[in-house]
Amino acid sequence: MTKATRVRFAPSPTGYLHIGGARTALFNWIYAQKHQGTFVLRIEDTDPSRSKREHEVQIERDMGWLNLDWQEGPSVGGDHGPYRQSERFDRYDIVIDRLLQAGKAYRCTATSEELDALRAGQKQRGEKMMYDNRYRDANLGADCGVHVIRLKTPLEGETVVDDKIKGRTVFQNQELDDFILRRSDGTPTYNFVCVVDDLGMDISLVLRGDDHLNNTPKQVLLYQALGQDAPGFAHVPMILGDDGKRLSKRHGATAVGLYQEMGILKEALFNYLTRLGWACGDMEIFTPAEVIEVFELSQINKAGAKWDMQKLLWCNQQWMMRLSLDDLVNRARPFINAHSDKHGYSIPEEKLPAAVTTMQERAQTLIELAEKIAFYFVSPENFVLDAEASAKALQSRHVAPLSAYVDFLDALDDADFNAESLEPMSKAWGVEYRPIFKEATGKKFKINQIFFPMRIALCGVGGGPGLFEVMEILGKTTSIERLRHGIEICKENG
RNA sequence: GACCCGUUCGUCUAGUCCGGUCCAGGACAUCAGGUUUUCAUCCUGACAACACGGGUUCGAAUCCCGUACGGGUUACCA
Repeated sequence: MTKATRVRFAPSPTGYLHIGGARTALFNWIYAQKHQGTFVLRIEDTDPSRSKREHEVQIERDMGWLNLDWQEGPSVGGDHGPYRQSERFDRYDIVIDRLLQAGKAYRCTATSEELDALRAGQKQRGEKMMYDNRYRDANLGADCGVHVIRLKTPLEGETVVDDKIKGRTVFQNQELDDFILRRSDGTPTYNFVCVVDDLGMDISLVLRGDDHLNNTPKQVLLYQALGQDAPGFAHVPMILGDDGKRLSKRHGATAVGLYQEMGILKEALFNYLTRLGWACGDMEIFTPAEVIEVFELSQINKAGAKWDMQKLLWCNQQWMMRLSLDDLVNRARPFINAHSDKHGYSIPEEKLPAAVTTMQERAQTLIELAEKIAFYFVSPENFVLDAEASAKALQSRHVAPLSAYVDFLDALDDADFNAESLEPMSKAWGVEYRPIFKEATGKKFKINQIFFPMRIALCGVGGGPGLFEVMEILGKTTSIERLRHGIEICKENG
């Protein structure tokens, strides 16, 4: 009988959820889904000075945003709790006592200063820096005063970690020292609680960042001392900055929440984070369900991967294009509202979907989308024309045809003021206007000649959606207003 | 320093376990074309990599050894 699949994500609440952590959580989640297992969230808050409840809340919020749902954890409960290590201290003490009684652990009264001096000396002599076992066989009793508890590890032999990602890794036991299980202030250390909890929570696979690979043999030794089988291990590589160093704040945004604020879709972040360091053939854009289908731990790359913002943005754009209009509007709404509040304009609800449609495949983030639809709605005094484009495109030779076109628009029925009618009617007007233009200037006229000036006058910039769509959304009054304003600039520009 | 892990286009990667179909495939980025009234999307094409050196072999990106470089760990942090 094989053990039930149980995996865990065990962040320490010392800050926001880092995208590296998010990726580890994500692989755990995928693995749990794939094997119909249980995903446990455990909070590693044994260091009270650095752990904050607000960080825990933030981490849960960010995981929730990414839809990485867990079945057991501090806020949802479960029958392997409690799920905060700070609430499990009594358990740790019981295990310590057991190890002490079995002679597998011992008390050590060496002070930090003493050990610093020891290491300094070792370093100077070019020796390996590690605990020298000075109290290993001293058999100190509980009355020895201030002390730490250390694990009595084997002096020779080797410890093998059969990692599901990195492969078989062998450590010489003489490289491993008698590490501390419980500090002199009575609090337990990471390597100790990690093992006790993974055991207590019936974890079948420890899937974590590869910065823990070197901790693993120590933990394996502890499982052995406790007479228990170790779970499986899989260490995923780190995410790197563009300089090849571990990704950190100086490389840019590392908090999951920041990407949400940037207007990155959760689907895109999930997609990109998964694809970074993992591949399945040519799959680039995929849903969680599609990944679960084909996911293999062994396909995770062994080497670290550099964070590539460009590709994330591309991925985001792909996801934005795939969203239904309703969905996109709803997701963009907070960003759109923030932008309109900040710049003091309002958006008629009935025009919003049409405006968003025109920018759906022209924006890489929700923020960019909000910025790009603003021109439809800003008031005349806030509507600014790109200086360079208007200087170039709005010239006096456009005054006559533009004016004639505006007159034509002005005479149009409101019912015809939509892209579908405007386009053929405008083109027909262009044909009618041809002889008039020829007579006045002796030159040929094609309506295309005024498209670009119109675009600048209507949109303020040289790119954007189809002109007739733009006019439909702007409405007759605003369209004419902006075109007339454009004509004035044509005159000024000479 | 010691130990552990790693190294295929600028970046993410396929291929490596089971050597030949790989003068190395895809994607992002870049550049050039096409489509489009413009931009974006989309399509076509170009550029561009097996870290290095030895071996094993008829044949190596793939197996072995070494070197270089990068990362991680070396705490009474996690």
